[in-house]
Amino acid sequence: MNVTIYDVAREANVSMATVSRVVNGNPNVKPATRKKVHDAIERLGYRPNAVARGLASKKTTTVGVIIPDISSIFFAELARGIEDIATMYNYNIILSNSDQNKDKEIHLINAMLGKQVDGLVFMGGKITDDHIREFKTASVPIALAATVDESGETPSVNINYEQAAYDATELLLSHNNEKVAFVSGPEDTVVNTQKLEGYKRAMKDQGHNPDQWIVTGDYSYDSGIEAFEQLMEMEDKPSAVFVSADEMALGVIHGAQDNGVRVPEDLEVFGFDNTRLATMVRPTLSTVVQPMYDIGAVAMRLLTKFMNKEEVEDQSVILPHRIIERNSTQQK
Amino acid sequence: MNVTIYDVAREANVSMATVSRVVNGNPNVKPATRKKVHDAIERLGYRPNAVARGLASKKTTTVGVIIPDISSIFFAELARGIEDIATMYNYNIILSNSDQNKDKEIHLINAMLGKQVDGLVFMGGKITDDHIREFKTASVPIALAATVDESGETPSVNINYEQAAYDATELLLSHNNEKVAFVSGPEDTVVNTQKLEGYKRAMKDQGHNPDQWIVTGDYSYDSGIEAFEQLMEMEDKPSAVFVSADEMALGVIHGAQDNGVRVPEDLEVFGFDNTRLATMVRPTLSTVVQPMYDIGAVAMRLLTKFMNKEEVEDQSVILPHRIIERNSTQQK
DNA sequence: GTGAAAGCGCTAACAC
DNA sequence: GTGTTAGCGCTTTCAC
Repeated sequence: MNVTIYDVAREANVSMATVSRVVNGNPNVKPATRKKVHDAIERLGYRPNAVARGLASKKTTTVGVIIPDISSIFFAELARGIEDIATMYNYNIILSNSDQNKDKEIHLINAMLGKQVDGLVFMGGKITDDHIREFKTASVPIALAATVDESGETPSVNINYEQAAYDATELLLSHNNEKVAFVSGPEDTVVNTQKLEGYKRAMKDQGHNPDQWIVTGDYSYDSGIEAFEQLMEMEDKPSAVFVSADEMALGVIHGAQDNGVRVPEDLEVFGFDNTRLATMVRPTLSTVVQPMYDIGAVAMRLLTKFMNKEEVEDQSVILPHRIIERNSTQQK
Repeated sequence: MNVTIYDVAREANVSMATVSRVVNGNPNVKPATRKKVHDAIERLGYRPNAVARGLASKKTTTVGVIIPDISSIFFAELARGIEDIATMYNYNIILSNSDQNKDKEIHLINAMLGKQVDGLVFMGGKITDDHIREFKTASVPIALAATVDESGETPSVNINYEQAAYDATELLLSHNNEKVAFVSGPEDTVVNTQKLEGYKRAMKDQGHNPDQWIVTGDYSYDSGIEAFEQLMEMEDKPSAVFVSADEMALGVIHGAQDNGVRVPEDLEVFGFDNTRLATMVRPTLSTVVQPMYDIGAVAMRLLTKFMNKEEVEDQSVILPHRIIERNSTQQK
């Protein structure tokens, strides 16, 4: 049997309420008895049972984190931001992978609520009405990270994907490229749709056909290679390509190089995210900086505010993005 | 207020014991009353409170996972293996980053035990006596993943790092390289020490000086670039280099290329791990295959066996490794 | 096949 | 400043 608060109370000759007080740092305890209790705790090797505490206090100091895939370089960075801030505020994290599968997502939300998490950070592709319904029954706060809820009902932290894609496309266009292609991600996520819209808006603003040079990948390196091949099969080949994720952009670069196409001389390549990969390729990748770690950190911070019932000015946080030019695009 | 088992019992006109039985799939319930209960659960939207259940049953169906850094491509892959198997066996995971800091590690172990995890998967650099002491007081099983306990007391899943490093070095040596360098990781971890020993043994076996071409990095890409520079400052320059991690190996490759040194013609480069990075570079990286996902998965599986008090034949699992030759080494 | 009741280890009034 | 006590929402004997 493990040692309980009652054992400590007996050992220290006080009541369990007093032990509870010193364990929880309640100031209303005489220093002398505080010491007695601490000594008893030390002697017995007492370790408070967080489950019992959770049942009695209705707070578990743990938050649920639903993530598409922790082995993705992108989400892992987000997760690190979330976990760091959680630790800072004394929360632990229950982490589960959803693979962006809606049924799994709904199931995970319920499993975590069953475990009485104090809050939830959710990352996913598309927030449906079913998600919203689950969130509403939750009775604990939720924050979305790098995930947009079009209804705007759920607190979230993002960048402006549409504008970021616009900026990237416009930069490519400003390099005298007439034909700028876009390698899209899976088409069923809101983030991707927004990127696509930003690309199209930039193309239209400069009087170009926005629909001619679009191919679709799945964010993977290999799909970048395939995307490059599709681009080269076009009769009217693009001279620049904006790729919706860095890893996929590396695939495009290597696909080009493997086929004797020089980057950036023959083809300019632009990425998205600024993962660590962007500097781990030659030429180094020009890309949109999305602050993954910060998005995770801010989302968790936002969640702590809700959990503490603090005032929150704006529940839809948009973090700034920026462009970083490296060597996969022409120097101006 | 949330709906409790008691509410369901009243709604269904049965006792809470019966509700508990149907919720837990106990067969000793008449189908008719089972249905009554299910209906009531549905009607009320009852969701069992796992915290209360945990307190009563002394099992939380959650396991703790202590990981150096979830944003590392290597550990993220391990974590995914752990989580997948955990899910398969109906466990959730509490995940925390330790940054390989001993105090944090010890603190996390205690925090997780306080949360009454049913078991613990630990990843770290060095298992000290202090760690072992914590593990012993745990009263729940522990499994190490990609982490070696030299005392052999703690169940673990690894590959044979010494032999893997030997194999890689020997392969380089077989390519008529007289001077094979080694880029070590931080020197205070057991895994790194074993790699170093494997390298030295292979060098000695072929009659070469095992101490002349060793430089130290920190597994990062940038430290790979630095390592290359150190190598080039040597008066007796190596013609091949075995790098103890893929990401660092990419740094070496790019360091070489940035300085006009051709890989593999002028310098052969060999990595370790076979992370996804190995194919995301030109030339593609020859490397030692360490099955990260499997190590995580097997460690978690091992832990489930201990948690179920199943028989375990061998508590120190060594998974096979292999060599994969790509284009950063000479074809034979 | 079902119910009653005693905990699980703690927190949080409330009393003194 | 400290003790008493009633829960928190379940599981688990033990009866019947």
